[in-house]
Amino acid sequence: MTRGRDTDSTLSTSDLHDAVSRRLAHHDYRYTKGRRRLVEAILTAGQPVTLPDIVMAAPGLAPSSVYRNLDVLERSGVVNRITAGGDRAYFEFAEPLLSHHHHLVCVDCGSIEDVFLDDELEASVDQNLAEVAGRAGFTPLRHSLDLHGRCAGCGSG
Amino acid sequence: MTRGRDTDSTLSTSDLHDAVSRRLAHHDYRYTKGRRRLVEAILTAGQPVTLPDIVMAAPGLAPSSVYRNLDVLERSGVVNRITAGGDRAYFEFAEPLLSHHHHLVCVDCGSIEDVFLDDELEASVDQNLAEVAGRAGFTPLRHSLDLHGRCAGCGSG
DNA sequence: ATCATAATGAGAGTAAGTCTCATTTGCATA
DNA sequence: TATGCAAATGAGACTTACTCTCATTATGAT
Repeated sequence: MTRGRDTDSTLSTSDLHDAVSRRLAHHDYRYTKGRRRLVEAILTAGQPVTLPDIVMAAPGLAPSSVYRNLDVLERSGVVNRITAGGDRAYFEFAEPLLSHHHHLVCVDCGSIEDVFLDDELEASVDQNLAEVAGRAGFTPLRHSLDLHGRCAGCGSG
Repeated sequence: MTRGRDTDSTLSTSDLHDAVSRRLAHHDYRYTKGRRRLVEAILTAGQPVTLPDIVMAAPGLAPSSVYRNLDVLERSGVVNRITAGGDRAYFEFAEPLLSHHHHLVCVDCGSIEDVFLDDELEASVDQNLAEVAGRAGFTPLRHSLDLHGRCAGCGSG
Protein backbone atom coordinates (compact mmCIF):
# COMPACT_ATOMS: atom_id res chain seq x y z
CA MET A 1 0.00 0.00 0.00
CA THR A 2 1.43 3.33 -1.01
CA ARG A 3 0.19 6.15 1.09
CA GLY A 4 1.53 9.63 1.43
CA ARG A 5 1.19 11.18 4.84
CA ASP A 6 1.12 7.99 6.81
CA THR A 7 4.04 9.07 8.95
CA ASP A 8 2.62 12.47 9.77
CA SER A 9 -0.92 11.40 10.31
CA THR A 10 -1.77 10.60 13.87
CA LEU A 11 -4.74 8.40 12.91
CA SER A 12 -4.98 4.98 11.30
CA THR A 13 -7.21 4.69 8.26
CA SER A 14 -10.09 3.15 10.17
CA ASP A 15 -9.74 5.73 12.94
CA LEU A 16 -9.88 8.40 10.26
CA HIS A 17 -13.10 7.00 8.86
CA ASP A 18 -14.53 6.80 12.35
CA ALA A 19 -13.61 10.39 13.07
CA VAL A 20 -15.05 11.57 9.76
CA SER A 21 -18.21 9.61 10.34
CA ARG A 22 -18.62 11.13 13.78
CA ARG A 23 -18.10 14.65 12.52
CA LEU A 24 -20.57 14.17 9.68
CA ALA A 25 -23.15 12.64 12.01
CA HIS A 26 -22.75 15.57 14.35
CA HIS A 27 -23.89 17.82 11.49
CA ASP A 28 -26.65 15.39 10.41
CA TYR A 29 -24.81 14.28 7.33
CA ARG A 30 -24.50 10.67 6.18
CA TYR A 31 -21.19 9.01 5.51
CA THR A 32 -22.10 7.60 2.11
CA LYS A 33 -20.07 5.49 -0.29
CA GLY A 34 -19.17 8.51 -2.39
CA ARG A 35 -18.01 10.54 0.59
CA ARG A 36 -15.96 7.61 1.78
CA ARG A 37 -14.26 7.36 -1.59
CA LEU A 38 -13.65 11.09 -1.55
CA VAL A 39 -12.03 10.89 1.88
CA GLU A 40 -9.90 7.99 0.67
CA ALA A 41 -8.78 9.93 -2.40
CA ILE A 42 -7.61 12.81 -0.22
CA LEU A 43 -5.89 10.39 2.13
CA THR A 44 -4.12 8.60 -0.71
CA ALA A 45 -2.88 11.85 -2.18
CA GLY A 46 -1.09 12.68 1.07
CA GLN A 47 -0.93 16.37 0.21
CA PRO A 48 -3.34 19.17 -0.66
CA VAL A 49 -5.29 18.21 -3.79
CA THR A 50 -7.46 19.94 -6.36
CA LEU A 51 -10.70 18.68 -7.85
CA PRO A 52 -8.95 17.28 -10.95
CA ASP A 53 -6.57 15.40 -8.67
CA ILE A 54 -9.51 13.82 -6.88
CA VAL A 55 -11.51 12.94 -9.96
CA MET A 56 -8.35 11.52 -11.56
CA ALA A 57 -7.73 9.34 -8.50
CA ALA A 58 -11.37 8.21 -8.22
CA PRO A 59 -12.84 8.30 -11.73
CA GLY A 60 -16.25 7.09 -10.61
CA LEU A 61 -16.97 10.28 -8.69
CA ALA A 62 -19.09 12.93 -10.39
CA PRO A 63 -17.49 16.40 -10.25
CA SER A 64 -20.70 18.01 -9.09
CA SER A 65 -20.97 15.56 -6.21
CA VAL A 66 -17.32 16.01 -5.31
CA TYR A 67 -17.78 19.77 -5.14
CA ARG A 68 -20.89 19.39 -3.03
CA ASN A 69 -19.26 16.87 -0.73
CA LEU A 70 -16.08 18.87 -0.29
CA ASP A 71 -18.40 21.59 0.90
CA VAL A 72 -20.11 19.21 3.30
CA LEU A 73 -16.77 17.95 4.58
CA GLU A 74 -15.55 21.50 5.05
CA ARG A 75 -18.68 22.50 6.95
CA SER A 76 -18.24 19.44 9.15
CA GLY A 77 -14.65 20.33 9.93
CA VAL A 78 -13.21 17.35 8.08
CA VAL A 79 -11.30 19.20 5.39
CA ASN A 80 -9.85 22.66 4.88
CA ARG A 81 -10.10 24.63 1.68
CA ILE A 82 -6.80 26.27 0.73
CA THR A 83 -7.06 29.17 -1.68
CA ALA A 84 -3.42 30.23 -1.51
CA GLY A 85 -2.20 28.69 -4.74
CA GLY A 86 -3.34 30.05 -8.09
CA ASP A 87 -6.95 29.99 -9.21
CA ARG A 88 -7.92 26.51 -8.12
CA ALA A 89 -8.86 25.51 -4.59
CA TYR A 90 -6.86 22.84 -2.79
CA PHE A 91 -8.25 20.57 -0.10
CA GLU A 92 -6.71 18.61 2.76
CA PHE A 93 -7.77 17.17 6.09
CA ALA A 94 -8.42 19.65 8.86
CA GLU A 95 -7.02 19.45 12.35
CA PRO A 96 -6.83 17.26 14.27
CA LEU A 97 -7.21 14.64 11.52
CA LEU A 98 -4.01 16.08 10.18
CA SER A 99 -1.80 17.76 12.75
CA HIS A 100 -1.28 21.50 12.58
CA HIS A 101 1.09 22.54 9.81
CA HIS A 102 1.76 25.08 7.10
CA HIS A 103 2.36 25.29 3.37
CA LEU A 104 5.06 25.83 0.83
CA VAL A 105 3.20 27.41 -2.09
CA CYS A 106 4.97 27.44 -5.45
CA VAL A 107 4.34 30.69 -7.28
CA ASP A 108 5.08 29.00 -10.61
CA CYS A 109 3.16 25.73 -10.67
CA GLY A 110 0.80 26.40 -7.77
CA SER A 111 1.65 23.14 -6.01
CA ILE A 112 1.30 23.05 -2.23
CA GLU A 113 3.44 21.06 0.18
CA ASP A 114 2.95 20.62 3.93
CA VAL A 115 5.57 21.64 6.46
CA PHE A 116 5.64 21.56 10.23
CA LEU A 117 7.01 24.22 12.56
CA ASP A 118 8.12 24.38 16.17
CA ASP A 119 5.36 24.32 18.75
CA GLU A 120 7.05 27.20 20.47
CA LEU A 121 6.85 29.37 17.37
CA GLU A 122 3.22 28.38 16.84
CA ALA A 123 2.42 29.47 20.35
CA SER A 124 3.96 32.92 19.99
CA VAL A 125 2.30 33.37 16.61
CA ASP A 126 -1.08 32.55 18.10
CA GLN A 127 -0.47 34.81 21.06
CA ASN A 128 0.54 37.75 18.88
CA LEU A 129 -2.36 37.23 16.51
CA ALA A 130 -4.83 36.99 19.38
CA GLU A 131 -3.57 40.33 20.60
CA VAL A 132 -4.01 42.22 17.34
CA ALA A 133 -7.31 40.43 16.70
CA GLY A 134 -8.65 41.54 20.05
CA ARG A 135 -7.68 45.10 19.27
CA ALA A 136 -9.69 44.93 16.02
CA GLY A 137 -12.74 43.23 17.51
CA PHE A 138 -11.95 40.18 15.42
CA THR A 139 -12.87 36.65 16.56
CA PRO A 140 -10.02 34.28 15.67
CA LEU A 141 -10.73 30.79 14.34
CA ARG A 142 -7.42 29.64 12.88
CA HIS A 143 -4.28 31.01 11.33
CA SER A 144 -2.61 30.18 8.04
CA LEU A 145 1.10 30.64 7.59
CA ASP A 146 2.29 29.96 4.06
CA LEU A 147 5.68 30.36 2.47
CA HIS A 148 5.51 31.47 -1.15
CA GLY A 149 8.41 30.72 -3.44
CA ARG A 150 9.60 28.24 -6.02
CA CYS A 151 9.42 24.50 -5.46
CA ALA A 152 12.33 22.17 -6.17
CA GLY A 153 10.82 21.23 -9.52
CA CYS A 154 10.37 24.81 -10.76
CA GLY A 155 13.87 25.89 -9.68
CA SER A 156 15.00 29.29 -8.46
CA GLY A 157 15.03 30.96 -11.92
CA MET B 1 -8.62 64.68 2.10
CA THR B 2 -9.79 61.33 3.39
CA ARG B 3 -7.25 58.63 2.98
CA GLY B 4 -7.05 55.28 4.66
CA ARG B 5 -3.63 53.98 5.51
CA ASP B 6 -1.88 57.33 5.61
CA THR B 7 -0.49 56.69 9.04
CA ASP B 8 0.89 53.27 8.22
CA SER B 9 2.29 54.13 4.85
CA THR B 10 5.91 55.20 4.91
CA LEU B 11 5.66 57.09 1.61
CA SER B 12 3.98 60.32 0.61
CA THR B 13 1.67 60.20 -2.38
CA SER B 14 4.22 61.70 -4.74
CA ASP B 15 6.93 59.41 -3.40
CA LEU B 16 4.60 56.50 -4.03
CA HIS B 17 4.06 57.55 -7.62
CA ASP B 18 7.80 57.98 -8.05
CA ALA B 19 8.47 54.52 -6.67
CA VAL B 20 5.76 52.96 -8.84
CA SER B 21 7.08 54.75 -11.89
CA ARG B 22 10.59 53.51 -11.20
CA ARG B 23 9.47 49.93 -10.74
CA LEU B 24 7.42 50.00 -13.92
CA ALA B 25 10.26 51.55 -15.89
CA HIS B 26 12.58 48.86 -14.60
CA HIS B 27 10.30 46.32 -16.26
CA ASP B 28 9.90 48.45 -19.43
CA TYR B 29 6.36 49.40 -18.60
CA ARG B 30 4.95 52.90 -18.94
CA TYR B 31 3.26 54.73 -16.09
CA THR B 32 0.18 55.77 -18.02
CA LYS B 33 -2.80 57.80 -16.93
CA GLY B 34 -4.89 54.69 -16.38
CA ARG B 35 -2.26 52.99 -14.27
CA ARG B 36 -1.86 56.15 -12.23
CA ARG B 37 -5.59 56.24 -11.55
CA LEU B 38 -5.47 52.57 -10.62
CA VAL B 39 -2.66 53.18 -8.15
CA GLU B 40 -4.59 56.09 -6.70
CA ALA B 41 -7.72 53.98 -6.29
CA ILE B 42 -5.77 51.38 -4.32
CA LEU B 43 -4.16 54.11 -2.24
CA THR B 44 -7.48 55.77 -1.49
CA ALA B 45 -9.03 52.49 -0.39
CA GLY B 46 -6.35 52.08 2.28
CA GLN B 47 -6.96 48.34 2.53
CA PRO B 48 -6.98 45.33 0.24
CA VAL B 49 -9.48 45.87 -2.58
CA THR B 50 -11.24 43.80 -5.20
CA LEU B 51 -11.84 44.70 -8.82
CA PRO B 52 -15.38 45.95 -8.14
CA ASP B 53 -13.98 48.18 -5.40
CA ILE B 54 -11.56 49.69 -7.87
CA VAL B 55 -14.01 50.17 -10.71
CA MET B 56 -16.48 51.66 -8.26
CA ALA B 57 -13.88 54.13 -7.02
CA ALA B 58 -12.68 55.01 -10.53
CA PRO B 59 -15.62 54.54 -12.86
CA GLY B 60 -13.69 55.59 -15.95
CA LEU B 61 -11.44 52.55 -15.83
CA ALA B 62 -12.30 49.62 -18.10
CA PRO B 63 -12.39 46.30 -16.22
CA SER B 64 -10.27 44.57 -18.83
CA SER B 65 -7.60 47.24 -18.51
CA VAL B 66 -7.74 47.12 -14.74
CA TYR B 67 -7.22 43.36 -14.78
CA ARG B 68 -4.36 43.71 -17.22
CA ASN B 69 -2.75 46.52 -15.26
CA LEU B 70 -3.09 44.78 -11.91
CA ASP B 71 -1.13 42.00 -13.57
CA VAL B 72 1.48 44.47 -14.77
CA LEU B 73 1.70 46.06 -11.32
CA GLU B 74 2.04 42.65 -9.72
CA ARG B 75 4.80 41.62 -12.12
CA SER B 76 6.59 44.86 -11.36
CA GLY B 77 6.38 44.28 -7.64
CA VAL B 78 4.03 47.20 -7.01
CA VAL B 79 1.04 45.25 -5.74
CA ASN B 80 0.36 41.87 -4.18
CA ARG B 81 -2.52 39.64 -5.11
CA ILE B 82 -4.23 38.15 -2.05
CA THR B 83 -6.26 35.03 -2.69
CA ALA B 84 -6.99 34.23 0.95
CA GLY B 85 -10.56 35.53 1.13
CA GLY B 86 -13.36 33.85 -0.79
CA ASP B 87 -13.46 33.59 -4.55
CA ARG B 88 -12.39 37.09 -5.48
CA ALA B 89 -8.80 38.29 -5.54
CA TYR B 90 -7.79 41.25 -3.37
CA PHE B 91 -4.98 43.65 -4.19
CA GLU B 92 -2.80 45.93 -2.11
CA PHE B 93 0.59 47.58 -2.36
CA ALA B 94 3.59 45.31 -2.02
CA GLU B 95 6.53 45.91 0.27
CA PRO B 96 8.19 48.27 0.78
CA LEU B 97 5.48 50.60 -0.59
CA LEU B 98 3.41 49.27 2.28
CA SER B 99 5.38 47.97 5.23
CA HIS B 100 5.33 44.28 6.03
CA HIS B 101 2.09 43.17 7.64
CA HIS B 102 -0.54 40.45 7.77
CA HIS B 103 -4.27 39.97 7.36
CA LEU B 104 -7.42 39.39 9.33
CA VAL B 105 -9.59 37.45 6.90
CA CYS B 106 -13.30 37.26 7.70
CA VAL B 107 -14.67 33.81 6.89
CA ASP B 108 -18.17 35.25 6.56
CA CYS B 109 -17.92 38.37 4.41
CA GLY B 110 -14.45 37.80 2.98
CA SER B 111 -13.20 41.24 3.99
CA ILE B 112 -9.49 41.63 4.66
CA GLU B 113 -7.89 43.96 7.18
CA ASP B 114 -4.20 44.68 7.67
CA VAL B 115 -2.42 44.08 10.96
CA PHE B 116 1.18 44.47 12.04
CA LEU B 117 3.20 42.12 14.20
CA ASP B 118 6.38 42.33 16.27
CA ASP B 119 9.61 42.44 14.31
CA GLU B 120 10.97 39.82 16.65
CA LEU B 121 8.20 37.38 15.82
CA GLU B 122 8.63 38.08 12.10
CA ALA B 123 12.30 37.26 12.38
CA SER B 124 11.74 33.89 14.05
CA VAL B 125 8.98 33.05 11.59
CA ASP B 126 11.31 33.77 8.68
CA GLN B 127 14.11 31.81 10.25
CA ASN B 128 11.92 28.77 10.88
CA LEU B 129 10.41 28.91 7.42
CA ALA B 130 13.83 29.24 5.79
CA GLU B 131 14.87 26.11 7.61
CA VAL B 132 11.99 23.92 6.48
CA ALA B 133 12.16 25.43 2.99
CA GLY B 134 15.82 24.53 2.68
CA ARG B 135 15.03 20.98 3.70
CA ALA B 136 12.45 20.75 0.89
CA GLY B 137 14.61 22.38 -1.79
CA PHE B 138 12.19 25.28 -1.84
CA THR B 139 13.33 28.82 -2.72
CA PRO B 140 11.51 31.28 -0.42
CA LEU B 141 10.22 34.59 -1.75
CA ARG B 142 7.83 35.82 0.93
CA HIS B 143 5.57 34.53 3.64
CA SER B 144 1.91 35.19 4.31
CA LEU B 145 0.49 34.92 7.78
CA ASP B 146 -3.27 35.37 7.90
CA LEU B 147 -5.71 35.07 10.75
CA HIS B 148 -9.06 33.65 9.73
CA GLY B 149 -12.10 34.39 11.84
CA ARG B 150 -15.06 36.71 12.06
CA CYS B 151 -14.71 40.46 11.72
CA ALA B 152 -16.34 42.91 14.12
CA GLY B 153 -19.21 43.45 11.69
CA CYS B 154 -20.05 39.77 11.25
CA GLY B 155 -19.87 39.01 14.98
CA SER B 156 -18.80 35.81 16.66
CA GLY B 157 -22.00 33.86 15.92
C1' DA C 1 -40.66 -4.05 3.62
C1' DT C 2 -41.97 0.74 3.50
C1' DC C 3 -41.53 5.37 3.65
C1' DA C 4 -39.59 9.92 4.22
C1' DT C 5 -35.58 12.21 3.47
C1' DA C 6 -30.99 12.87 2.07
C1' DA C 7 -27.64 12.14 -1.62
C1' DT C 8 -26.50 11.62 -6.38
C1' DG C 9 -25.21 13.06 -11.09
C1' DA C 10 -25.86 15.14 -15.57
C1' DG C 11 -26.09 19.31 -17.38
C1' DA C 12 -27.44 24.13 -17.40
C1' DG C 13 -26.08 28.40 -15.33
C1' DT C 14 -22.96 32.01 -13.07
C1' DA C 15 -19.26 35.00 -12.72
C1' DA C 16 -14.25 36.00 -12.14
C1' DG C 17 -10.83 36.53 -14.96
C1' DT C 18 -8.37 36.18 -19.70
C1' DC C 19 -7.83 36.91 -24.74
C1' DT C 20 -8.52 39.28 -29.11
C1' DC C 21 -8.10 42.95 -32.02
C1' DA C 22 -9.06 47.32 -33.90
C1' DT C 23 -8.07 51.89 -32.17
C1' DT C 24 -5.55 55.19 -29.47
C1' DT C 25 -1.83 56.89 -26.83
C1' DG C 26 2.80 57.96 -25.59
C1' DC C 27 7.74 58.09 -26.35
C1' DA C 28 11.78 58.66 -29.50
C1' DT C 29 13.83 60.47 -33.25
C1' DA C 30 14.17 63.84 -36.94
C1' DT D 1 6.90 70.43 -33.70
C1' DA D 2 5.90 66.63 -36.91
C1' DT D 3 6.43 61.50 -37.72
C1' DG D 4 6.57 56.77 -36.90
C1' DC D 5 6.36 52.80 -34.07
C1' DA D 6 5.63 50.08 -30.20
C1' DA D 7 2.94 49.93 -26.17
C1' DA D 8 -1.55 50.61 -23.99
C1' DT D 9 -6.48 50.81 -24.23
C1' DG D 10 -11.24 49.08 -24.14
C1' DA D 11 -15.27 46.59 -25.76
C1' DG D 12 -16.73 42.28 -25.98
C1' DA D 13 -16.08 37.39 -26.91
C1' DC D 14 -14.26 33.58 -24.56
C1' DT D 15 -12.65 30.33 -20.81
C1' DT D 16 -13.29 27.89 -16.75
C1' DA D 17 -13.78 26.98 -11.82
C1' DC D 18 -17.53 26.42 -9.43
C1' DT D 19 -22.65 26.35 -8.20
C1' DC D 20 -27.57 25.28 -8.99
C1' DT D 21 -31.45 22.52 -10.62
C1' DC D 22 -34.06 18.66 -10.72
C1' DA D 23 -35.29 14.08 -11.72
C1' DT D 24 -33.55 9.74 -9.97
C1' DT D 25 -31.43 6.79 -6.53
C1' DA D 26 -29.66 5.38 -2.11
C1' DT D 27 -30.03 5.52 2.97
C1' DG D 28 -31.66 4.93 7.59
C1' DA D 29 -35.74 4.63 10.81
C1' DT D 30 -39.81 2.42 11.83
